[in-house]
Amino acid sequence: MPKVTDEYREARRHEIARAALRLFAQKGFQATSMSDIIAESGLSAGAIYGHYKSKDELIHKAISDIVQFRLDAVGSLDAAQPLDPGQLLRRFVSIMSDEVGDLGLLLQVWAQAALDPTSRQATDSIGAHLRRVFESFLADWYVRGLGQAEADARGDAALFAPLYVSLVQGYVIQSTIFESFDRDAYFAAASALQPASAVNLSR
Amino acid sequence: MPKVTDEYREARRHEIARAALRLFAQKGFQATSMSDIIAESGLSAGAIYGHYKSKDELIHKAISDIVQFRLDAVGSLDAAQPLDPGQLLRRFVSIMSDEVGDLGLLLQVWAQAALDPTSRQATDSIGAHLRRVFESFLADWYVRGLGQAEADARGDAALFAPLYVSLVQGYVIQSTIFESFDRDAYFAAASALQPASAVNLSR
DNA sequence: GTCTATATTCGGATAGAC
DNA sequence: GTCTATCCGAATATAGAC
Repeated sequence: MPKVTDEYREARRHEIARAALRLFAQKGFQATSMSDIIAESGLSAGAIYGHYKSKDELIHKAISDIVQFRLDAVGSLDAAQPLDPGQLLRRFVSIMSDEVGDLGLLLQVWAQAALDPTSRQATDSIGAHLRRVFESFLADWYVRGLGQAEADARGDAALFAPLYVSLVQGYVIQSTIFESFDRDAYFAAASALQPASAVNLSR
Repeated sequence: MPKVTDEYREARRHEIARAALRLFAQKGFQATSMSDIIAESGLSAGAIYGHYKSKDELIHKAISDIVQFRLDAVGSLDAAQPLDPGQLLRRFVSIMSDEVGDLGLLLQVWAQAALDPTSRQATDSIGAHLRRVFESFLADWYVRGLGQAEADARGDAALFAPLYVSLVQGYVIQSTIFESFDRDAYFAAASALQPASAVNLSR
């Protein structure tokens, strides 16, 4: 019996969160007022507060939705053939853009995570997940793409994964706030960047 | 005659901005109230507003101070011997930490830059500067460290500089919001990462 | 220039009808 | 569940004395 209403409630909550996210991307979390969200959603104060007991709860829901988007983006990468790191980056960023919408949102989320432990926990878990995914893709590439030995590949992948996470984060920052950012050159450079140990030091 | 008072005024403005920066790092720009700043600075409302006509002006001054810190950090890198990219990164981040204090501030600044064109202009200019500095250090390393030809080195340096900017930005993000971030491993990985063209393709 | 006190606006949240 | 109307606290900025 409560089945239908629960689904309805959840859909409504999500709808409100989507409206809020559009505003958060434009104005940031704090500068977005509840009145803004009320106007954007087309609902009323009472309706919003019927679904969220405070603005903070709404912010946290919004952030957890973004984290979910990013997890979906990670998940929808398929590993059919080994991807070189630049290709991997390009595909991941592209899917992530589709899921998140405005990548500038992530800058708001990171800033929030620096301030608020609850948000930090959410972003921390996606960070760890992302690192593991890069590890597994990189290991695959080092073995099947570069012909490295399995054990070396795993070690290198674990070492370099945090750098590739940085390349994603840097892409997000630079594409959002640097006017003259050249996306294609960025991915081309990432493709040309290789671990020295894979080339010189594999023993 | 106005000389002394001008210096005094500027010192006072800076002092207020420093107090504000401590709070901005803890609470972000918006969530920091003028009352907070008044308390932190030990001054009064009247005193603050005697030096800044609005909170926005104070925020912009604070951001421009941070940009200045970062420019100083870049400037104090000396180029006596060529530095491998990992070392370069380590030294730059270390100096930047000293100058800026809390690196978490940069997350606030980037979030602000995504929202506000005035702040974006400031961060854009430091970004461009940082990219040029990395270019020149990388070119030096490719030539003197790896023995590349001058022209190739310049080309590679221009290509890869944005990636190293990302490695700085990623370091800032991950060290701020990922609990388990391993700084030493990060720099070690950066040292081991080399352009493929420098090793394989130099023609 | 700096202080205390205060005016005024604004934003988050609630009450009660439907 | 949703709406309208409203309360209350907070935050920015100013006034005026010193």
